[in-house]
Amino acid sequence: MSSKALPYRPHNHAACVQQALAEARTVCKVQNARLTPTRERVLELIWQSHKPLGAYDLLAALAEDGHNAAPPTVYRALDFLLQYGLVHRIASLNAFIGCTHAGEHHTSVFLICRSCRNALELAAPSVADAVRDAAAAQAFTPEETTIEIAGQCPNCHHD
Amino acid sequence: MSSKALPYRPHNHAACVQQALAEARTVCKVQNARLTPTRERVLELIWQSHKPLGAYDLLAALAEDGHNAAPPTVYRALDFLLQYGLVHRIASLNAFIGCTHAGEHHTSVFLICRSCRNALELAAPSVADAVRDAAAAQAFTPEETTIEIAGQCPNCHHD
DNA sequence: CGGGCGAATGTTATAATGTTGCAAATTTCA
DNA sequence: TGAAATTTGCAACATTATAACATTCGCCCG
Repeated sequence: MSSKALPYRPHNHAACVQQALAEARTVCKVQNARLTPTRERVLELIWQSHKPLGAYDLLAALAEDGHNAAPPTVYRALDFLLQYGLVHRIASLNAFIGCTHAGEHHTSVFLICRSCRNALELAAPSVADAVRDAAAAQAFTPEETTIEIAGQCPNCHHD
Repeated sequence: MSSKALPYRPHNHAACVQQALAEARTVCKVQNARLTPTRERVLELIWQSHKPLGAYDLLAALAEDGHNAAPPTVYRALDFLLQYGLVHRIASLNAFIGCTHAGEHHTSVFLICRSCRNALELAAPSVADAVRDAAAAQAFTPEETTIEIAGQCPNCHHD
């Protein structure tokens, strides 16, 4: 087994996508949410790679499908997917990426490679704990946490 | 002495501003960087409060000065201030705030109140360590770290 | 079945944020 | 001083995101 995390090594990516879609269907079914064709297609497009995609990239991809969509179509689909925890927004890139822990509303850490642009989502409980403690020390009540680390992934550093 | 952090309690804010400007002048002098009038004015405007300000808010404030500036003026001043660690960009808000640890290139944590909009910058070494460890565990080399916690500050939670 | 209701989508326009490219002015320093 | 480099002015434009309103779709109830 390779020691590298999934985005950084070759893998059967179609399986990633299929698993993500399957999980999404489950999550939506359980919560009685409607994973409509547009929403599912947007999710599938986001999962085309492990690189965060911009809303207008998705729009362009939909256009290639022959789906002549306007921005609100994409943003509404993204809002839905965000709401059900199926994708994450990467604030530092104004972009979106599929969630690898769908369903759970956890604090994630993103490692974003500036060279290959792949992003890896980590659960990183120790980071979550440290953040919680730091906030508590200030009597601050966290509601949403954004942790994004830009740098070089193992494949890309040239030292 | 109050237990609340600075942004959350009344204080002589003019002193904050003056100290920030004085530190900025020192940092720039040491590094042979030119803190021009526009740059200094933008820094002063950012320090008008502990709330992150958008680039176009700054532009409007400059306009009130009679300085009829275009967007690049503000963005260039911000680029300069960012480069010398005098301000931070808050990615989740597309906004900018004065750095309270000017000069040091540290990993900060921002606690951003959704009610009053004040933001508190913490050094939080335990968070920085946890992030560093998480990245190292993936053989990832961090270059820039964004940690932003949105929530309710001690003044604003109504429980 | 079919009418009605709420959710979802389509459509147009516009707002908010950020950048490019080039010319003019200013500063620096030999 | 005078040439080079930095800074600013300015116009246009690119990118990201939202508002407002009309239309269609899915579903439930009668």
